[in-house]
Amino acid sequence: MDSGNKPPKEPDSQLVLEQFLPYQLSILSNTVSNTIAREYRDLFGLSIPEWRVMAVLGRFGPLTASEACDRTAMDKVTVSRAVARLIELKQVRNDRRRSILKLTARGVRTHRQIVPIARGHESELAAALTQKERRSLDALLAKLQRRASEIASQESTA
Amino acid sequence: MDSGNKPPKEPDSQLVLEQFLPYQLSILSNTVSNTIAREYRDLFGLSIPEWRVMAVLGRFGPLTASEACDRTAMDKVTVSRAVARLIELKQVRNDRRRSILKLTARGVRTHRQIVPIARGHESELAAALTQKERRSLDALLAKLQRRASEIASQESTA
DNA sequence: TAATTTTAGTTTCATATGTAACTATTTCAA
DNA sequence: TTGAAATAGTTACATATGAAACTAAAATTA
Repeated sequence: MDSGNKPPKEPDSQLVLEQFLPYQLSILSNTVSNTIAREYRDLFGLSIPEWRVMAVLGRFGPLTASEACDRTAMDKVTVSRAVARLIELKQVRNDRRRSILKLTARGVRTHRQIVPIARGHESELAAALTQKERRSLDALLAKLQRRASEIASQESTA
Repeated sequence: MDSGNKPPKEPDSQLVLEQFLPYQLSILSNTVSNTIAREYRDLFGLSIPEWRVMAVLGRFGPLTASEACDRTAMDKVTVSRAVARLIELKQVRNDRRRSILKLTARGVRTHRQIVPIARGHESELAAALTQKERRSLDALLAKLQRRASEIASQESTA
C-alpha cells in the first residue's frame, strides 16, 4: 500500500507511469478488449478481428476485403486471416468471381446475437458516465485521435 | 469524406464500429503506442515493456520483479523477459542475493534521455486539448478504468 | 534444522500479429 | 486480344504475448 502522500509534482527527470496518457490509454483499452475478447471466444469462438469483420459486413456488406480493411482500420493480413476463418466457420461466403464478401444465413444469425452483446458491453462501461460526460468523452477522444493520426503520419514521413 | 448526413440513430441490430467505445479506445491506443514504440526502438533499441520497466526503476527503484509488475500493470512473464533483455543490454543490474533490480549507471543515463522524450510525446498529443479538457479527460478515463476493472473481475468470478 | 507450504520467477508452448515477399487478379494500353 | 502495370490478397517469416507448467527461493511449522 501507498502511504497516500504523493509528491505534488514530479521533476522533469521523473515520470509516473500511472499519470502518463499513452499508458493510461493502453491499460484501459487492454482491460476492455480482453473482457470482450474472452466473451466472444467463449460464446461464439470468434476473435476480435473476426467479430469486427462480421460487424462491418452486417452493417455495410457485401464488401470486398479491402473495403473491410478500411471500415475496420485493420491490417489487410489481419482481415485476410479473419475472413479465411469466417469462411471455414461458414459465417461468411466469398462470391468468387468478384471476391465480394457477405454474411451467410448463419452469419446473419450470429451477427444478430452479437450486436446486442456488444451494445451491452458498451453500456455497462458507459454506465460509469453521465450522458453529458459520455458526449464530452467522445469529443475528447475524437480530438486525440485526429492529433495522434497526424503525429503518426509526420513520423513516418520524417 | 462523409457527406455529413449520418443516420440519426442505428437500429438495435446494427453497430457502427467507429462509434463503438471499445473500438475507439483500441484504435487510439494503438495509434499512440505504435508511434512511441517506433521511436524507442529506433533511438534506443528498447521495446515498450522494456522502457516501462526502466521508467519504474528510474522513479521508484530499486525494486523486485514483482514490484515492477505491480507498478507497470504488466504480466510477470512480460516483465521477466524485459528484465532479461535489459540486463543483457547492461541497462539494469540484478543484485543477486535478494533479486533486487536497479538501473546501472548506463541505465540511469538512458533513463534521463528517455523521460523527456516521453513527456514530449505526451504534450504533443495533449496539445490537442486545453488544460481544462485534459483534466476532464483524466477524470473520465479514471472513471472508465475503475468500471472496466470491476467488470473484468466480475467476469472472471462468474 | 528438516520438511512442507507459499511465493517468486522462468521456460515452454500455443497463438497472434505485422512486414515483406510472393501470387493472383484486374485495369489499361498498344 | 495480349502484354505491362497496378491493385488486391495470401503466404512465409520473425517477433510478441500470455497461460500453464515448471523451478527456485523464501517463509512457516513441526
